[in-house]
Amino acid sequence: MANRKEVQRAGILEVARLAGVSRQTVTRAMNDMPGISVETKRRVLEAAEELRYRPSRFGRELVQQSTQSLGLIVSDLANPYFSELASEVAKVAAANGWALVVVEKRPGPESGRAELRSLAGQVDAIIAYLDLAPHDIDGIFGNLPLVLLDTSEQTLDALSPSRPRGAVSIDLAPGLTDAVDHLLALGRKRIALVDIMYSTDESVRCGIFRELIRERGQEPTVIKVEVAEDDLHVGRRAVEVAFSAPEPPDAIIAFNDMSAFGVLKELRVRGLSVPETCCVIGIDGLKIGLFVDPELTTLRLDFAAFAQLAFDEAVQLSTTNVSSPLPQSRKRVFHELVVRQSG
Amino acid sequence: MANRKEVQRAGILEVARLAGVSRQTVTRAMNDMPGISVETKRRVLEAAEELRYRPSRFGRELVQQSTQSLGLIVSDLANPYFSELASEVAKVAAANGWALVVVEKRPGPESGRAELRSLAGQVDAIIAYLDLAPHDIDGIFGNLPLVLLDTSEQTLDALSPSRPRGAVSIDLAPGLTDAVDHLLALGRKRIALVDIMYSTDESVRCGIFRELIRERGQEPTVIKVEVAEDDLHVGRRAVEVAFSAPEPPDAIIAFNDMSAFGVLKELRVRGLSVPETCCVIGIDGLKIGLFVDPELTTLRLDFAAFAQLAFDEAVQLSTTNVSSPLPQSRKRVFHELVVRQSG
DNA sequence: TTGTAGGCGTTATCAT
DNA sequence: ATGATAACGCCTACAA
Repeated sequence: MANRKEVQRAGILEVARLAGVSRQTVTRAMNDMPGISVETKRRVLEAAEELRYRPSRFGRELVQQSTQSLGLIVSDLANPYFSELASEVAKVAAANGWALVVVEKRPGPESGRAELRSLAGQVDAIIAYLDLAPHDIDGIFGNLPLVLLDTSEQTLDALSPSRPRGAVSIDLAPGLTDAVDHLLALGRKRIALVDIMYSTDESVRCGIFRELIRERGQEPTVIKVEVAEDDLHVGRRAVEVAFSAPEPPDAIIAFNDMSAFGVLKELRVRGLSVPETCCVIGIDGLKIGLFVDPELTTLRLDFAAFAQLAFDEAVQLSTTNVSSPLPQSRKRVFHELVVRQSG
Repeated sequence: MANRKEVQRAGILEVARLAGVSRQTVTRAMNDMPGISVETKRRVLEAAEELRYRPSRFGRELVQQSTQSLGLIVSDLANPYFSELASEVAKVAAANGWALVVVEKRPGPESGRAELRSLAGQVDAIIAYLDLAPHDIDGIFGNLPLVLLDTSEQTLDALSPSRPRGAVSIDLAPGLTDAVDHLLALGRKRIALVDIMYSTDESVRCGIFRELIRERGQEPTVIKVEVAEDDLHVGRRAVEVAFSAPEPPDAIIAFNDMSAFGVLKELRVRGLSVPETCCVIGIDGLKIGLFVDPELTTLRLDFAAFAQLAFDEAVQLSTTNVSSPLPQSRKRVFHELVVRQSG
C-alpha cells in the first residue's frame, strides 16, 4: 500500500530538499522576497515547477491571519434579484479586500443544513437571506457574526441577544406610498396589490397597502396568489384572478419585478393594453425591467447601498472585541419610484 | 498603547483558562465530542460564550486539511448568463463538498489583478471566464489548477504546458446549423447573424455561419455591431442597422439571449411583427427568455452540464499528483435548439 | 473524565 | 545570502 504522503502535493520541505536549500530560502524565492541570489532563486523555482509545488493556503493563512472571508447565503443565484444583490456584495467585499463565499440554500427548514455549517467554519462573517427558525440560526452559526437580510421583526427579537447578529431590513412603506400616489395622480380608481400567500396570515405589505388606500378614499384590492415555483406564474395567475372578478383593477402593483413580468405577459395575452387599460408597477428595480416592453415602472431598491449597509454591519460585528457591547443594530433600506412605461 | 493581543479575538487558551480546564477539554466541548462531563461542558461553553470564542478557521483547516475550495471568476454576476452559470457551479460544488469563492473581474487586461492574485492564494482550483493574455495567466495563477471557460484556441495553445490547465469550450457550430435549418424550414430567405466587433477580425461564428448559409444556396447577412455597454443596446442597434439596409432580413440570429431581447424590443418599437415579419433566435437559453413576449426561441446551453464538466476538470487537475502526467484535456459543450414563439 | 505532547505547513525573527 | 528556531491555533493520539 502506497504511503499516503506520496500521492499528495509536494510541500515546502520537499522543494527545499530538491533544490538543496532550507525551506526559508524556498519561501524567499516563492514570494519574491529580497535576500536571495538570482541563481539560488532560479534553482528553487525550477524545483518548485518540477514538483508542481504550491504553498498551502492553510499554512500561509494560519501564520498571516490576514485574509478576511465573507459568506453570502441566498436561495437562488439564478434569480436576478439575488444575483444583482450578490454582484453588489461581491464588489463591496472585493473593494475591502474580503473574499466572498457564496452558498445557495433552497427554501425549506431542513435543506442545506450541512452546507451552512460548513460555511460557518470557513468564513469570518455571513450575510444571509435565511428562512430558518431563530433557534436553528443560533445553533448553526454560534458566535459567528451574521447579518440577516429582510427578515421579520419576530425572528430578530427571538435571536439570542448575546450573539453577534445584525439586520438590514427592507421598508416598503415609503416606496409603496409613492407608488400609490403616483397611480392616483394618473387617475386610477381601482388599484390592486399582488400578495403571495406564504402563510394564512396576510403579509405586512397588505396592511400597509390597505391603510394607504383607505386614507385616500378608495377601496383596496388585494390579489392573493398561492406560492408558486416561479414568480412568472405568480404574475400570470394574479391577472387571471384579478380579471375574473366583477370589477377588474386599472392598476396592479406586483409582488416584485419578476412577478410583474408575468403580469405584463398575461395582460398582453389577454389583449389588455399597458398602461392604458391597466398600469403595472414592479418592486425591486431589476436591470431586466428595461428589457421588456413596455419598460417596467418599478420601486427600485438600491442594491449597492443595501450591500454596503450589510457589509458594514458584518465588519462591525466581526471587529467588535470581547469587552465592548454588541451593537445589535437594525438598519433599513427604502425604495425609489422609477417611472417608465408600464405605469 | 494597548497590547495587540487584548483587542483580538479570544483563543482556545483563554477559554481554557477562564473555564479552568485544558485546551483539549475546550475542543471536546466545542465540537460535541464524547469524553466530557455535562458539568464541565456547560462551564466551558459558558466561558466560550462570555469571551465570544469561535475556533479559528485557520488552525482548524490546517490540521484537518479537508475543506476544498473552488474559485469562480466571471465578468459580471448581475448578467443572467453568468449568474445562471454561477448558480450551477454552486450546486455542483456544494454537492461535492467544495466551497465556492466568487470573484468578478471586469473586462480589461489591467483590472482586478490584485483580486485575482488574492483569490489564487485562497482556493484549490479555479474555473474562469478570463480575458487575460496567456503569459499573465501563468504569472498570476502559477501551479494552481485552472479551467478556462469558452476561451480561444490561440490562448490555450500559448499556455505553459507544464501548468495544470484545462478548458471547456462552447462549440456553436452544431447548434447554429440546427437554427439555420430550422429557419430555412420555416421558409426564411434572408437570415442574418448579429456579430459584435470585438476586434477588426470577424469572429469564428461568422465564418461558420457564412459557410452554412452558402452551402444551402443563400447569401449570408452578417450584422456587425460595435461593442456596447449593454447587450440590450447591441440588439437594438442590430435592428437599426439591419432595417436601414435595402433588403432587411426575415430572420435574425442574435449574438446571445440578452441581445435578442434588444432585437425583440426594437422590432416592436418599429411595429414589425415577430415571428411573422422577422424571426428572432437567441443564444444561451436563459430562463428569462420565457418572460418576454413572444417567448424567445433560442439555442440553449446546458449550464448544469457545462458546470459539471468544468468542475470535473478542476477536480481532475487538482488531484493529479506529481508523478502522473498532466491531462490537458479540452472539453466541449453544445447547444440545443429550443423552439418557442419568436422563431 | 481529563490533561499532555506532537504536528499540520507556512512565514517571521534572529543568528550566522 | 542563507539557515535554524519559533511561533500561528487547532486537533489527534496517547497517557494519566
